[in-house]
Formats: sequence, structure tokens, C-alpha cells
Amino acid sequence: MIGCDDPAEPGKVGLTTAASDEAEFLRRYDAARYEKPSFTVDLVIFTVRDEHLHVLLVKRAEHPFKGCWALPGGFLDPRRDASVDACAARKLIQETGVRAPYLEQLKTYGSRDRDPRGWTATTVYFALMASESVRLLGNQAEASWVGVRGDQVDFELAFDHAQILADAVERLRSKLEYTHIAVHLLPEEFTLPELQRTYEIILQQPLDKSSFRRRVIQADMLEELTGKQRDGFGRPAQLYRFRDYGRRTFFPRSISRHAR
Amino acid sequence: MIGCDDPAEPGKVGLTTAASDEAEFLRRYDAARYEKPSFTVDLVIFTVRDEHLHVLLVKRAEHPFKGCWALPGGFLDPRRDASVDACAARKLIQETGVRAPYLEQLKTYGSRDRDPRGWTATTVYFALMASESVRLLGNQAEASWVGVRGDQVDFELAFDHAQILADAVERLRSKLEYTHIAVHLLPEEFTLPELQRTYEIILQQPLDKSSFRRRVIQADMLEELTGKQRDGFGRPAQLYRFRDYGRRTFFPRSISRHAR
DNA sequence: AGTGTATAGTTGCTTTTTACAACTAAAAGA
DNA sequence: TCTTTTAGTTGTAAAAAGCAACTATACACT
Repeated sequence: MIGCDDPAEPGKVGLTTAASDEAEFLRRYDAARYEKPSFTVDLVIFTVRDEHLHVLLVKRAEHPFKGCWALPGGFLDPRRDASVDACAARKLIQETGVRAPYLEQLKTYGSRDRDPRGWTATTVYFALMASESVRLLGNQAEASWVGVRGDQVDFELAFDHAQILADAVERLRSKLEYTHIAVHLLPEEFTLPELQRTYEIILQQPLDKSSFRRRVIQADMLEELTGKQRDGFGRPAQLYRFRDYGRRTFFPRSISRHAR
Repeated sequence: MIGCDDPAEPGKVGLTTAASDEAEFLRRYDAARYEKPSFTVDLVIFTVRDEHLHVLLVKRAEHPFKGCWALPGGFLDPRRDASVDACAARKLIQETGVRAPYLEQLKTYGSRDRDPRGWTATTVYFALMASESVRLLGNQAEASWVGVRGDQVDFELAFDHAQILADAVERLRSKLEYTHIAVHLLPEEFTLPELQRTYEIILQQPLDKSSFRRRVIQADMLEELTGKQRDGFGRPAQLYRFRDYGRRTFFPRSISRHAR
């Protein structure tokens, strides 16, 4: 049968014995280590303010692209970051002070020419948060919320960040079609009209009220806060809270429902 | 904190002169540069054979996990690979000789302890191909198609590859629900019963014939090869070919169709 | 040729889900 | 009280999916 006949001992990292094939391996490993690409983590942090989708950008203080706006992020620190996810969470807190609204890995971009300094790879995460919950910390760099038009901002971005932003917007829109993801763009307690407005802003089209409510409520991911309402101009709206058990989607009929 | 400031010179590396009275920042930057995580690319290559989903695995010839089965992959080579995508394509050809059936980035896994040698990150791709089109090249390593049961194989895998495989299977299943992706598991010309059978094998449940046909055909991504049929026991089946304009899904009603 | 059987493909009806529009409800202000 | 504004519901028609029975076309066997 097939098994692992030689489990490595974690912690003991190889330089020990003089087994010749192991030595050869280490030689090649060392060589490879010198030619590793640089590895960074970048963030696409979205929020909705003033009836528009916004993304958090920072102004670069150093070369390359000095003075240019870019997605926040930077080198992963192997001593500090136990994992790529942890690195992303750390950078998110650094920038926004917010611990865990919604953070999901988007994609990894890596090539020889995306950075003039040479081969780099960046793993990009996208985060959603309520604009109220954020106080920009912007460590040394100038940071700002920037409105997104279509799938881009009004000016040039550093590196391939324009493409990354476009991909992130596409992913956001596509996830909106079948998940409750937009709740993370609102405060913890919100009303259905607010949620619908958020969808409309991001999808850039009006939605039918009764269909929207039916779909969102039938998925059974919202908890009604009985008694609590939000006042406004007209009739007060019922408050809800998101509860995340299971990963139900909006589609009652996926293809597997053809089952007989 | 380490920012994306100084250009790294890819040739001139790290162990240089010790701490002169340079800035604390530079000292830590050099240290970090020396401690870049290792970067690899791994592949989850799927095919359907003998009425079951199979994945391509290789037996590791080196430490760690020597003798253990693992996903094919390895270090990215910055001199050879212009991009991460190119690296994945190169490794795919190395293993299977197949150029471009279907190759999509899955996710990046990186942490301090997924490899006993230290901090590593791996960007994983998943590929689909028709089993007929493959001749295993298995360079130096022993390679084999292995049946997938549920979302795993019957034995232990190296590193965190069991988790990666499970994630890949989940992604494959979920994409099957709303795309034509399964056509890449079949030869270029195929029949609707063959396609339906492929769906059933991967989703692990029987589907209704007329609903399946309606859905697949209405999405209008299949070209009927008039005149050509595939013979078998009973009535011959019509041959089709996949044509990939647009990215229509199986869902005629996404949430944005609520538009008014 | 005639019959059985195996697989491919279609059709018709029922049920479920959605779209759309009109309706009621609850607040504020004149 | 009446108008305005926003929230939320209901009823109906249309669309899509589920389900089952039907037809079609091949081969094998007698």
C-alpha cells in the first residue's frame, strides 16, 4: 500500500546529516533560495460611502511609483506572519484598525515585469467593511478612500494594481449575485432597504423590492431584531442582523437539483 | 514594519556585511530579504476515467515526505518562468504533455509550518483534461492517476496536499453547478449523454435527462456537429463541440435580473 | 422480416419560482 | 385630517424546473 515511509521531523531542518543525496538537495535548495521571487501581500479594501463603492488606496512614499496611488500592502515577514492569511489580517488591522469584517483571498499575481525591481509575486486579498467602523490609521503613508467608477478609479495606479482592482470588483459583483456578502459593507444591524440599496449601488442597477426581500429572507441568513427599528422619513424599517450558519446561496435550483 | 521601499537587487543577496551603523530599517530589510519564503507552484490535475474522478499524483523522490504521494509541482524558477501562470503551464506540460486544456488558479497556501524546511508559499492551479489526451511523462518521478473518493484519496498525501485536494474538488463541484467546465474533461467532440454522465460522476448524483439537456443547450455554448454521431449499443448520439464565446452560466435568473 | 432491448431524444403536464404591479402600513409635517 | 414618504405585503401572470411517458434509431437474436 501507499504511505509516507519517510515523514520528515518538523523543526529539524535538514542541515544535519551528511547523506549525499540530501546534501545535493540542500545545495539546490540553497541556490533556489537565493533566486526566490519577492513575496508581498496586497489588500483591496472596499466600503460603500455616499452612495458609491469606494476602495482604500495609499500614496507611495518610495520608489518605484513614488507619489503614485496604490493598493495597501507590502512584504510578508516570515518571522512575524505565521501564514499568508495572518499577514493579510495584520496588514488590514494596520491600515484600518478593523479586526475581522470580511477578508477573502482573491488571487495571486506574479511575474517578471510587474515590478521594475524584478520578479515579484503578490497574493491579493479583498476585504469588506462598513465605512462607519473604520478610522484610517495610515501608518507612515497617506491613505484615502477613493470612489470606484465601473471597475476602476479615475487615475493611474502603481504596478498592475488597476488590473487587480478590476478583478476584485468583478469578484465582488459576482459574489453579490449569489451570497449575502454585502452585509459586511453595513453596520452589524441594518434594514432590508439599506441592504437592497447596497446591492443596487454595487451592481449598478435597480432591483425589484419584493423579489429582493423574498430571496434574501428565504435564504434564512438574517435574524430579525424584533422590536428594533430604524427611524427615517417614512415608516420605520425593521432591523436585521446577519447570522452565518451554513453557506446557503440565493439559488434554490442549482444544477444538482436535477437529481431524481 | 517593512514597507515596499528599497529596490532589491536580485543578484546581490543578503548575507552581506553585518550591522554597520545603518538604519535599523535597512538591517531588518536585509534580514527579511534573506528570509523570503520559498515559492512553489503545484497542480491539481483532474480527469475522469472508469466512471470516477481521478487526480494526478507523483511519488516524491526527495525529502521531505520522501516516498509519499504528492501533487505535482515544484519551485518556481524566476529565470525560466515569466509569470506564475507560465510556470503552471510549464509544469503541466512537463507532467502530461498537454498544452492548454483548462488551467485555472485555485488559491495560494502559505505558512510557517506547512513544510518542515520552513516558510513556504505555494500557488495551486487546477487543470482539467480528457484522459485520452494524456500520456504521462513523469520526468524523474513516478506519476499515476489516483481515484478520488468524496473529496480525498485513500492514503496520506505530503504536506497539506490533502486539504488542497479537498478545496480543489469543492471548487470543481461548485463550478460544475453553473458553468460548462466539464466539457474540458471530455474529448473535443462529445455527446450530451457523455457530458451528463461526467456531471453525474463528479456531483455524485443522478440528474434528470430532459432538465439537463434544456439547461445545457439553452446556455448556447454547444455547437451541434450535424451529421456526426457516436455509435454505441442503442440509438447513436449526436456529437457536439464546445464553443466559448462569452461566459454564460446556467442560471437564467441571477439576482441582478430583479432589475426593473 | 419480426421482435426485443438498449440508448437517445422529445413532449406534455404539474409544480415551483420569479417578475410585476398594485395594495396596505406607519411614520412626519402641513 | 390630509399629504407625503418610505416600509412591507399580496395577488397574479409568466418563466423555469421537475417528472414521467412518449417516440426514435440502432443492434442482436430468432
